Amino acid sequence: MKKAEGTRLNILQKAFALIYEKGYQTTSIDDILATTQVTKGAFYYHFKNKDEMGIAIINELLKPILASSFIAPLQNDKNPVDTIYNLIHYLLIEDEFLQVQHGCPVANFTQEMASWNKDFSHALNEITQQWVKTMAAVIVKGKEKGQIRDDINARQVAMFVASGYWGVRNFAKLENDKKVYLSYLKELKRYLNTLK
Amino acid sequence: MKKAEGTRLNILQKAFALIYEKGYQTTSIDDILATTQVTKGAFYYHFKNKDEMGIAIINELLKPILASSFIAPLQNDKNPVDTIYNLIHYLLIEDEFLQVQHGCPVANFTQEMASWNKDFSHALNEITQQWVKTMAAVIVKGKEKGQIRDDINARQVAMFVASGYWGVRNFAKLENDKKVYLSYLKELKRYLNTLK
DNA sequence: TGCAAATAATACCTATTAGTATGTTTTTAT
DNA sequence: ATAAAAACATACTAATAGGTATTATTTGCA
Repeated sequence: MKKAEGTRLNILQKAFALIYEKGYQTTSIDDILATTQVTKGAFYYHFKNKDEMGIAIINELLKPILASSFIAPLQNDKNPVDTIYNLIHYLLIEDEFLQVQHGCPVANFTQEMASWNKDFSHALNEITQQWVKTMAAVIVKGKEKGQIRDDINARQVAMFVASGYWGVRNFAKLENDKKVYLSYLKELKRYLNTLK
Repeated sequence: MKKAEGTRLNILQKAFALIYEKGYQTTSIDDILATTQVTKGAFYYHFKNKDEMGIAIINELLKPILASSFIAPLQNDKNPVDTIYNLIHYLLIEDEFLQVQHGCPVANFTQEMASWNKDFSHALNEITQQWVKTMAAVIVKGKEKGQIRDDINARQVAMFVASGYWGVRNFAKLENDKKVYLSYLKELKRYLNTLK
């Protein structure tokens, strides 16, 4: 990796961490410069403006994270119920990047930016839809294998699960307590079993 | 109502509308002054600072809204499944204040403020817990009446439903389309029926 | 090696931010 | 009616925001 690309990536990563903690609007360029030890000249060499950096974070960091942590675990051949439950369990309990007090980065970005920056909402919608789509595909496969009832609407279930995930992240953020997750997971398991 | 209380309320209401649209951090005092036609002197006579106004919005506006729109509809004697479904349907489809492109004000506030202002998160948690608690009570009642299965954990279900509600609000915000709600509601109905 | 292009550093600018100081007008109570 | 208190108005401040202009330093390559 060239040195220049290193600074670019450094900016993206540190900025992402800051934004995940503090929110996009309240993370200033100067904040980012302070934690990256990068100067303003370097920053604006790599990014036209703050929003362009935000989009880059979504496309170059969030997208891969989603692919590896949210989507890849769905690609196995167990039954959908276990696969989906295990994924959500992993995301809520085990994943060491996602912090209870900061919620879900994708949801945070959405809440903050969706209604007034089309580039942001477009990029976010893209990665979200991919998650839902993959989850739906898993369920369809399960239907074919007879692991899931015929009358189940796969996409509808996927959306329902994804919504619950986002919501419980917000809930736990409010209480700043992982216990909320345990309660949620129990009900999720019960719910998923009704798909059989 | 005294005139002074009128200006105070005016500030709270207009500020709330602005914050619901644009977010708390990005709504400046000057924004609020411009839309209320109130001067800075008047503003700071009524509120010590911006955050105190934020807390006042939560306690004096959000709380009553929650009580009337989220909690009161739960106080009837139909069965929990219909009661809860109708509530969520009302909130997502019929309520004319909540806008699809702006999500849920409580969730917005939570996402933006919870992790770095304890007063905010405390006030928000209070109203949220009240909603969940009431929903749980409805389910408990249903269990007693034999409308809900015995092995159902009332609080767990209430949390699950509330999470889904918050999550789907965020989802629809991203797509800026109420269609998402319809899909969600179908699955919610199916889920709620598994409680019987 | 040298020089052009890529990368980075510094100093600055204007707008906006939350908040204050100080004054003026309204209300209220007597 | 009047004085005191409540309510509001105006002008300001210091800090911070995102962004730019200009200059300096590296880097790749002929």
